[in-house]
Amino acid sequence: MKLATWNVNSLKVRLPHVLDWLQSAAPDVLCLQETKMEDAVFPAAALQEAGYQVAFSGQKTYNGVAILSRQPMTDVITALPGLQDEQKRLLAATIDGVRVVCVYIPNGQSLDSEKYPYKLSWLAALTDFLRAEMAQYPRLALLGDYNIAPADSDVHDPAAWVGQVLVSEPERAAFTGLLALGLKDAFRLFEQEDKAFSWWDYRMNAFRRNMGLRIDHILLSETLAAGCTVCAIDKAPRKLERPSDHTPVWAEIKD
DNA sequence: ATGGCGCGCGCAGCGCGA
Repeated sequence: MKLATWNVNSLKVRLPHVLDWLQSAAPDVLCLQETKMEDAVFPAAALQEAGYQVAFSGQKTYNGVAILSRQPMTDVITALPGLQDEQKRLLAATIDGVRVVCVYIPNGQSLDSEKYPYKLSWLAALTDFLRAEMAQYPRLALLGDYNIAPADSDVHDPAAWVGQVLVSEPERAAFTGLLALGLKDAFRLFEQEDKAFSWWDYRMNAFRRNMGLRIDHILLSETLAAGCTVCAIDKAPRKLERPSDHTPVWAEIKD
């Protein structure tokens, strides 16, 4: 099973890139974030024609998540239990016995923003949710835009990022808290090149200069991690015209 | 690494992302 995640920064703009990538990369499951569209205008037909079933939870302008899957999805959940939140940031579905959880974790904006405690509360609620889900589903994958660079090796210039959102100690502690549930960072199960990132700012030629962050992740329960044969970042879509600022991350799990 | 880009909204220029 090939699982992937991609923050597309508007599915309306990026639909051609998504369709191309489904064709070339042929994932079994693709989790999308920042679809930025209401459910009424979700391009379900085009994706179904490409061979994928769709689940989605969106809103106007901001946020929005979707799961595209070759196989049927059951037990779909579109909100975090126990969190008062009108923002569409979570979608979970069971696919071939795998519990797939797609997340767009809040950015936090800055350490002194009111969005920062919202981010930490959201992470706490996610952790509680996953603890319960993992008890029910030993085969669980958490994919998405975490808006957390877990270690300095995930940051192009760690010194420049000290004290910034995405790298702060409480955020990294929340990420470690997810690992403490028994989840494994699929990317770090394998030897990887240095300076491997999943996001680059649109400004300052950041992609060309590889000034990026690794903030899009695939965490796997131990059962899935044991069967994971590869995890990689596909930089190709970031080189296209009008790219998303994020690029896909994918992992393959043998049966 | 903070103005600098790209998106949505809506028709000017701002909020937001990371």
